[in-house]
Parts: sequence; structure tokens; C-alpha cells
Amino acid sequence: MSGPTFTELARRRQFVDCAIDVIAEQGFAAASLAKIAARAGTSKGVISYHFSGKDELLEQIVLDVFTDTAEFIGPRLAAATTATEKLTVFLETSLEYMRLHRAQLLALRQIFPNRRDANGDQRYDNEHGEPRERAIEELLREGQRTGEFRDFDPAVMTVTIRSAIDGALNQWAHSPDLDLTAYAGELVTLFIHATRGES
Amino acid sequence: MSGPTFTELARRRQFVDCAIDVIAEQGFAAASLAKIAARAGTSKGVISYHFSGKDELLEQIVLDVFTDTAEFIGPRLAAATTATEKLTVFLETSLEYMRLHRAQLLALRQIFPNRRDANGDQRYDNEHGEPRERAIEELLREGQRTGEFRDFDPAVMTVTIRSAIDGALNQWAHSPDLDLTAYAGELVTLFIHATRGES
Amino acid sequence: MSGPTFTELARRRQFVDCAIDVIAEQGFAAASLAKIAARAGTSKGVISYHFSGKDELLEQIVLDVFTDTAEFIGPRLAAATTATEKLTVFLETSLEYMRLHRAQLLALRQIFPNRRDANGDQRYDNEHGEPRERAIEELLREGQRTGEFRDFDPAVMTVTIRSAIDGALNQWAHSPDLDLTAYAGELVTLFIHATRGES
Amino acid sequence: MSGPTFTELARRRQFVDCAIDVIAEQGFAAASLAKIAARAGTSKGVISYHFSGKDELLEQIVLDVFTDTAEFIGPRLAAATTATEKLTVFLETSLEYMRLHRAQLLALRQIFPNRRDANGDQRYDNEHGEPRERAIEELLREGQRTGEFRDFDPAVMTVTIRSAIDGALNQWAHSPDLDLTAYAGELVTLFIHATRGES
DNA sequence: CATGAATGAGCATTCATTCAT
DNA sequence: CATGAATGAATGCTCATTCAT
Repeated sequence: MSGPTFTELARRRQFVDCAIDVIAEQGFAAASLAKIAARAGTSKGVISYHFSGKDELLEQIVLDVFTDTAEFIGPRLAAATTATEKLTVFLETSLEYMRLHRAQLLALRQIFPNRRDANGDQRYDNEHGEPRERAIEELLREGQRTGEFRDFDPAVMTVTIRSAIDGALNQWAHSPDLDLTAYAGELVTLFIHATRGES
Repeated sequence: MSGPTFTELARRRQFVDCAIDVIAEQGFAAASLAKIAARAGTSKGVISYHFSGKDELLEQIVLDVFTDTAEFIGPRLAAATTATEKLTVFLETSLEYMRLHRAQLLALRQIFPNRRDANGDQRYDNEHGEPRERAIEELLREGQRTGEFRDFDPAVMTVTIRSAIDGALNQWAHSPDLDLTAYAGELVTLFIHATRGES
Repeated sequence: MSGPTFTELARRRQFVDCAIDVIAEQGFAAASLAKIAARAGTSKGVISYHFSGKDELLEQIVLDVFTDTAEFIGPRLAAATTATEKLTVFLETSLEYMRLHRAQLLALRQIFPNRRDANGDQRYDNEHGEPRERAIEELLREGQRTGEFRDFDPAVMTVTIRSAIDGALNQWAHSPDLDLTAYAGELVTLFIHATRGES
Repeated sequence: MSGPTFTELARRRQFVDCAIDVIAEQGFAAASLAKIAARAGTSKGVISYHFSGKDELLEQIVLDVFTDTAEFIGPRLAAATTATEKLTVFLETSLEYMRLHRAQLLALRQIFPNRRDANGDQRYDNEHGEPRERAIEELLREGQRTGEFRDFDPAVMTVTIRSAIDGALNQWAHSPDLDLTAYAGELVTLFIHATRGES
């Protein structure tokens, strides 16, 4: 009908995956269109055909990974009832997703600090519209309403939880043998203590 | 006689400062030697005269900021007695330093994920030898010995504290009006809860 | 299907020819990619598109000239029967080829002493695998077997014959009016005397 | 008094020697003033003080080596009586000098094809004013006058003898174990045959 | 739809030379 | 006499983008 065909979408997805691999392995600066095309087994021109430019390709990477993350975490989070449970599930699921999608997250970690808009200003839009961020803040506020959590600033706690997960990624990035399940357990205990009411 | 002259050191420092400004403002990728030289009011060749190459300039940035950070935080940390006090001082001092050296920290945040060695592997060496990291882990272990802190994995807690500070920097980077003093207060409470024994 | 297309090869040949002209006229050091591209009527980037780098372009020059030389000299040499005849034909044909391909040989004369490998050591590999060298030594050994030639060291004689031709090129390089046919005649007499048995 | 002082001359000689070493070892293109100065243990500026520029330094190298060569070969040649003897002595002495001054000759071999005047034309002036060249041609003509030598073109023979010596240098350059004395013996026999009358 | 070819701006680096001290 | 500092032009190269086929 209208819009991109199924084939077209599959082709785009293929380039997104190749780009993710190259960025994860060789870094943002080294990820030229030539290398990405080579990994995909085609020539540079093809990428320009499917994407308006390198910017759109990068944008698509972010979008795809965000979508994928939300689809992975969303249902698991919905199954939890209390805020404490949700916090637990969120941390465990985040690190579980990380374990299953190493390249994707390594790539995002390279892309975020390097994306700039036309004016040269850093682009934070996507970072803060990302699914995780919103889900965390919501569950924190809910826990505060039910009295499970103490009276902290939800924005700070949200950023800190998100940063804690990024910290795990950083560690895992250069210590691939890191036990992410155990790491998740430590984070759960840490943030349950950090959020619990004074009693 | 011995080593570089005072003038030479001052000149290097000047280029380091210009490079920090350009990287903080325009990002790692856009920080060409030409732009850095332009900011310093000279030509590219002069940088090559004072540094063996761009790599050495970047290295010097990291070194200078680390040294500066250590000199700022070290004495304040030494003045604290209990582990809890030290943790408090560490977090407050870190964000205070951040407030006073915005460009430096924004620059480091750009440099770290983008530095690669000759093999294309990311360079983490400095990041983990950095003063903050070591100081945190030490005070955590001390708190566990004295019974002030509960029995968590010091490595995970260290990474999380460091990441929490990085998270503050990220927020502040695109919300320059953020109240870092209040933010520090929130982090202190957060991590005191996170580290405190169960009793 | 397999390998470079005909068009690609023709384009490479075109740049090789331009490079030969620039090197022959302006010397090795002055033969920058910019000048070579300008002579070809394009920009530097195009050369980088067709060759992996300046090194490969220089390599191709050597290869092309060697191939051309072999195709010129080979059949003429094969038509000769006795070793003396072959020596005669070799010298005459070499200077005849020189006369017809001035730029090529002037370029090679610039390239050889200036080519270095990555370690900074001079590259002799090609020079001694070159067609002329092998052909000479073979015919000299044949003449010694048949008794036409006396008992000299074939390696020294080979180098000397090759150097004699290089000497002719040197003379001709700055005296373009030099009569190369007469010169060839002198060289033939010279080396027939030099190689002839004592009797 | 007038002209350069003794100290001045010694200083120039020192830089000439360093330049010879660097050029011989690393090649013409890699022999920057910085490297030459580093080898001399001083800074680039000093060379500019003693020489009007890199050109004058290169000129001085050529001049010094030519002078040295002439002083070495001249007396030995004068001691020979017949033309044949002189030819023998010339070849033997040339290779003997080569053996004793490897760096000097390797340097000259790099300098000659790379020297250009302001117009970009190659400089042959020195090459053909060099002592060896003149000495050879003179002895060849003498041999023809006395009937020792046959009736060849002295110019061609001169160039060929000179080129034969250059060929020996080329061989020796990449085969440092080459027996130059034996090589000289071969050349002597070769050119005695080449020059001898028909009888 | 796809691509080989070309483009030109930008990059880090090297270098001979100049100059104030 | 000597030199550390600075200069700016030039070099090889990479890259995102464009375009004709």
C-alpha cells in the first residue's frame, strides 16, 4: 500500500544490524559507511539509497534498540505488582537484556555521546525519551504513593538507577566475564536499601 | 638542564585548556587540531611543536584533569574521619568540583568513550586508575571493617557511586541550571541508605 | 564477475601514465598526488579511489614498466640463436626501448633509489626480479657453456651490463640529442670484447 | 682574517658527516634537518646558522666527498705508468675507497637523483665535474694514443666504467658481505678485455 | 533498485625556514 | 654565536555525499 515495503524495512534492518556490529567493535569514529557497507557485503552507495544519510542510519539504530528494549522489559515489568517488585524486576531485566544484546548496548554507548544536531549541540532528546527512563520514574512515584519508598527526589533516583545500569555496562564492556546476574542482585539490594522508607 | 622549562609547561597547559574548551563545546569528533589552534590564536603547526601529536594532547588533558581532581578532593577527604563522613564528603566534593570545572568534565566525558589504542581497543586504563575510583573503594572497605556499612560487593558499589556522579554530570550537561548542591544532598542520602547496615 | 573491470584497469593505467610523466619531469620528491591528479585533470580523491595509496600507485608503475619491457625485449631475444647474438640483441633492444619510452625509464630511475619499505629499508626486490636482469644472466651462462664466452663471474658481468645501460640512460637524460643507436653499437663492441674467450 | 674560521669549518664538517650518516641510513626523503640536527646533538636552528639552507648542506656533502675521493685516488693513479696500469689502479682504488667510505657513497647515491635546481630540473653539473669522470676519460685517451687501447668512443667507455663502479655500489648496498676486492678483480679483467686492441 | 565512480572538504602530520632573544 | 619557538605551506589520506548509468 503506502509507506515502505516489507522488503525495504528488512533491508534497513540489515544495515542497522551491521552498523551496530561495526560501532560496537571498532568504535564510533572508525565506523565509516564504507566499513558498514563492507560488513553488509554491499557498496556504500546502497546505504545512501536506503537512508537519507549517515545521520538517519544512526537515528534508526537508536530507535530500533529502544523499541527492542521496551518490548523486552515492558511485559516483565507489567507482571510485577508492588513497586519494590517492579524495581527488582526492572534492574534484573535490564541486565538480562544487556547480557543478550551486548553489541546493541555497546553501540548505543558509543553513539550517545557523539550524536550532535546541525548546530553542534549534543542531542539528548532520545536519551531522555527512552523507555527505561520513563518506566523507572513512574514506578518510583508509585512506590512513594504506596509508602513502600521514602521521600527522595524521583528525578535524581531515576538518573542514578539508569546510571547504575550504565555503570554495569561499562564494567562488562571491558570485563566480558563479569557475572551480570550476580551484579543485578547487588544492584537490587543496593537500590532497595536506597529507596526504602526509614521505618 | 632537567626536563621541560617553565615556559614550555605553561604553553602546553594553554593548549590543554583550549582543547578542553573546544571538546566540551563542540564534541570529540569536531575537535580538530585546526579548531584547537584557532581557539589558541595560533596555527596547527604550533601544537605539533609542543606535542608529539593529537594523542599526546588528549593524554595530557586526562592527566591534567585527574591531577586537578585529586588535589581538590584528596585533602577534603582526608579531613573526614568516619567512613560515612567520607562518603558524604566524597559525593559533595565531587559535585562541587564538577560545578567549578564544567568544561573539564564535559571534555573528559567526550574523551573517554572515544579514545582507542593502536589496535582499535578502547582505553580503560586511565579511567580505572583515576583518583576517584580508588578513593571510593578504599573508604567503602573501611566502612565495612568498622561495621558502619553492610556487606555489599565493594566493586559494584564503587562503580555505582562513580556512575551516579557521571549521571549528575549528564543531567547538568543539558540542564545547566540544575542545583548541584541539592543534587549532592540527594545522592548523599541515597548512598547512606544504600550502604547502611541492616540492624 | 572476477577481478577489476576493464574500465577500472584503463583508469588505473591512466593514472600510472600521468604519474610517470610527473615523476620523469619533476622528480620523485615533487611528484605529489595533487600534481599527479592535476595532470590527470581530476582531484586527489580519485587516485585514492583507484589505488589503496601512493605506494600501490608506485608499485603499479614499476610493474607496468617491467611488463612492458619484458614484452618488448623477450621476443626479440628469443629470435637470436648464439649467445653473442643474444648479447648484441639485448643491448640494442634495451637502448631501442629506452628511446621509445623515455618518460617510463626516467621515472623508474627516480623511483628505485627512493622506494623504502615500512622499516625504512630500501626495496630491491623488484629491481632484481626485473626481466632484464634474469635474461642477461641466463644468456651469459649459456655463452660460457658453449665456449663463446670466457670464464668471468656471471653475476658481476650481469650487474655491469645492466649498469652500462643505466649509464646510457643517465647520459641521455641530460643530453636528449645523444645518438642511442650509435651508443648501442659502442656497448655491443665493448661487451663482446669483455666477454670473448682469450684464445 | 678573512673567510670562515677554522672552528666554523670544523662545525660545518660535523654537520656534513651527520647528514651523510642519516641519508645513508634512512634515505634522502627521510633525512630532515630535524633528524640531522638530532644526530649532531643540537637543534635545527644551528644548521640554519651555519648553512644558508638545506641546499647548501647537500651541496657541501657532494663537495666534501668529491674532494676526499680525489685525494684518495689521485696519488695512486699518478703512481701508475701505462694506461692499462692506470685503468687497473683506477678500478681497484675506486672499490677500495668504496669499502672504506660506505656511508659517503650511499649518501651520494641518494643525493644525486634527488637534487634539483630552482626550476625543478635535475642538476648534473657536479656529477660530471666529478674527479673520477675526468680522470677516466683522460687515461682512456692516453691508452688510445699509445696503442694500448682499441678505437672505442672514450665518452661511452668513460660512462660505462663509472656505471660499472656504481653497479658495484648497488650490489654492495644490499649485500654488505660482497667481496669488493674480488669484484674489483673481475672488473679489471672485464675492462682490460673491453679496451684492448684487436690484434 | 542498485552501484561504481567521482568529488572536495577536512584531517593529522611533517618540514624548511625565520626570528627574537 | 646559539637556540627555542613559531610559522604556514604542503603531503597523503579518509570520508560522507552525489550522480550517471
